[in-house]
Amino acid sequence: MNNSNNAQLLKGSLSVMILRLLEDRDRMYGYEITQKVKELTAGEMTITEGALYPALHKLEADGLLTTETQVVEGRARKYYSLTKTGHTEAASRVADLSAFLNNLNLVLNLKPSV
Amino acid sequence: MNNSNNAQLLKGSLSVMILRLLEDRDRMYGYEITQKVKELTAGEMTITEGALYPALHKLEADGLLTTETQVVEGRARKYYSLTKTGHTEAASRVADLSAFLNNLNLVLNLKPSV
DNA sequence: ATTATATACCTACAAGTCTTAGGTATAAAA
DNA sequence: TTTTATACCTAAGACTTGTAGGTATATAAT
Repeated sequence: MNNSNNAQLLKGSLSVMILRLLEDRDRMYGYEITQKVKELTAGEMTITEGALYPALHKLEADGLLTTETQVVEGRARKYYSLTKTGHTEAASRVADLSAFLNNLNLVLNLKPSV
Repeated sequence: MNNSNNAQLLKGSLSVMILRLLEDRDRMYGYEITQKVKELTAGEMTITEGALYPALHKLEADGLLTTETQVVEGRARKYYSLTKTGHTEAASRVADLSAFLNNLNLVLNLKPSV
């Protein structure tokens, strides 16, 4: 993941982003996630595949995601969905990240239009 | 750095926090930074010394900070200040982090009071 | 016909940041 | 005398990510 020129700025947020995206959608496949993030941020944030796929595999190994592979237009897609545990964990991790961001803002004390 | 139970959530923000704190203050020493962050976040965010001191040393090595040691009440304090380059870099990195946080919020699409 | 681009998955290695877990030392409070 | 607060430091390992590759199909451009 990177934000224009600033590589590896905030680590640890990718898996939360994945979980959050899946809270609002039944299922997504890897490539779709990269495109959705690009779309949501007007091209400013890019999820690299070298970060995304290991992250997805870890979430699956941890029991938060399940997969089903499907061939669409001659290409295999691997769809990921939240498990029941995944739903619980997603809510928890999003809340943690949100709390962290609030604290970060308190420390940064940014002026309104920075 | 940690946010209550959530260890190593966001990496890469510590050095920006340090630079931002020093933008508003002539100088600070390490221990003071840990206490200031604790104070600003009502005890919710803790900067660990194992993260802080290496971060300070790196910022100094990169020419963004200068130091002057002073003995106060029998104990040595190492005060850090922004160099001229440090001031420029601080503004730049804070802007980058701010942009990243905006994009992160777009992806997380959090409801107002989460 | 061939090449480039978009789609779609994957992994290995290195870089970098942080936590954990120590260490040293002084001053003040219990 | 021990604990707590103050004040600095480092080493080892865990973890996440970027870089840089790899494979393969479909479509568009040359």
